[in-house]
Amino acid sequence: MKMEKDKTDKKDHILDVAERVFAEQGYDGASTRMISGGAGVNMAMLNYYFGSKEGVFLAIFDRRISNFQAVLLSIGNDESINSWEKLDKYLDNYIDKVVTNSCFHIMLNREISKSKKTDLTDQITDIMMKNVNVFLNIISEGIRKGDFNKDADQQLLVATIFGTKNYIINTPHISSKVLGYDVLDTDVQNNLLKPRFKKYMKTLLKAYLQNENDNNK
Amino acid sequence: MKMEKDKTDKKDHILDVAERVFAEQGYDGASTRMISGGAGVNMAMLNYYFGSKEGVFLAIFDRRISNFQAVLLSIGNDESINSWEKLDKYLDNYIDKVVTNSCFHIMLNREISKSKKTDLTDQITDIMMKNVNVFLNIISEGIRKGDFNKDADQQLLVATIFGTKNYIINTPHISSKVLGYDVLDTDVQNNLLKPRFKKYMKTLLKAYLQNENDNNK
DNA sequence: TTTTATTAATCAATCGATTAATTAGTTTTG
DNA sequence: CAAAACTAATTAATCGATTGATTAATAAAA
Repeated sequence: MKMEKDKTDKKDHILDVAERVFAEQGYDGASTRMISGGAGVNMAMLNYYFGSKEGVFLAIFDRRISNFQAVLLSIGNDESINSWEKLDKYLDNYIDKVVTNSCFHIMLNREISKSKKTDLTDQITDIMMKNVNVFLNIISEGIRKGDFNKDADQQLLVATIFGTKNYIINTPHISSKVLGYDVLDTDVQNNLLKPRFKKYMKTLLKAYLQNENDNNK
Repeated sequence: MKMEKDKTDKKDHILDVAERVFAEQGYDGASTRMISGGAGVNMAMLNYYFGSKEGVFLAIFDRRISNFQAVLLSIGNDESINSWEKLDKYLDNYIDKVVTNSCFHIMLNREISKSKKTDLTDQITDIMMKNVNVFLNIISEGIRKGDFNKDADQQLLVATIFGTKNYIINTPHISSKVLGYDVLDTDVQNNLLKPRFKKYMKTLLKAYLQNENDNNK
């Protein structure tokens, strides 16, 4: 048997670099020469390992999504906690993940933001809809149980949750100027951005979803 | 003097097509042959009129932004109305414009969502920051005057306003699935999306910015 | 006639992908 | 155990296609 460890490490390293280059330059803007050059491997290795440029792109996906979605799904299905607690847990986990893997989500959202439908946009849409549906279920369940305001616009609330996240992560040049610090800096993300973002999002949702009569929750 | 009318019409037509192609394919994904072919003109005309591919891109900008930003700025500087009314007017005008010119904003946001800084990202950042600053001024003024909750996170509110818009407009495949109708369809935009979006945004902001003691505004 | 607009043909550069040749690593065989 | 045989990994060179841009020639307009 061959040295499986080294090979996996090497493939992982290539995907790390590719993820960053795709985020920096976009899928079309990134060339296989940039990626292979950045990873310090021969260009032909990309095709040897992943078949094609698109194969590299999809391999980055496989590496990130499965575990992530499983966690969110388990929160949505947890019957031991109420709707408000589900919302809290969902936000905590979601914000942690997307901020930490910002390169991946920049890459992801750039490729879905083409108005033209392609196989790739369809695939990305399916992936993202899973996270959206978990969130929608939490909200609709909360409304059904009377925990949340029944007049809330669930669908546009989705746009606010994921849109606010996208704005911070996917347009880092703007959000960094607005917020006053570099949102792509790891230390900033962990010490400043994540706690601030979580607190804000929960406050915002509480203000909007709270029933009008029970003002002191 | 030459027939200025026809020439302007032709240039405008090219920019119309280019705007759509850039939105569909992204800047790198769109070729000058797609644009010239779609507009029914010789490829060399693009360089003759606009100098280069990037020249076409920037020409699309010039056509859209100046008038738009002037309107928003005048709302921000209007001293005859209070903060809540400013917020309302800003949202009405902003949502109308960005939904109507969705192709432009898809194109715009795709190119700013590269983590790598370039001349182009800097230019787009400057343009977008103007709209952001008008909004920030309205919020901070409202807080200063005591109209809005002083504990509000102004900067993250920016992320919510523009992020929610981006989510609906820039990821149309997802938002169309979530909302249940095609957000790129003109009729849908005017009859369903715009009024719904405006109402939601105002309700959301009211819930978040309202001072805790005055519940009946 | 002079300026402006438009065309077809072509430029060098770069793209993703493939090739054939070579090295490294593992397994088989005498 | 070591030589041979085989498989996997890696390289440099190159493929045809496409990219944005330019040219020189022509047509239209002033």
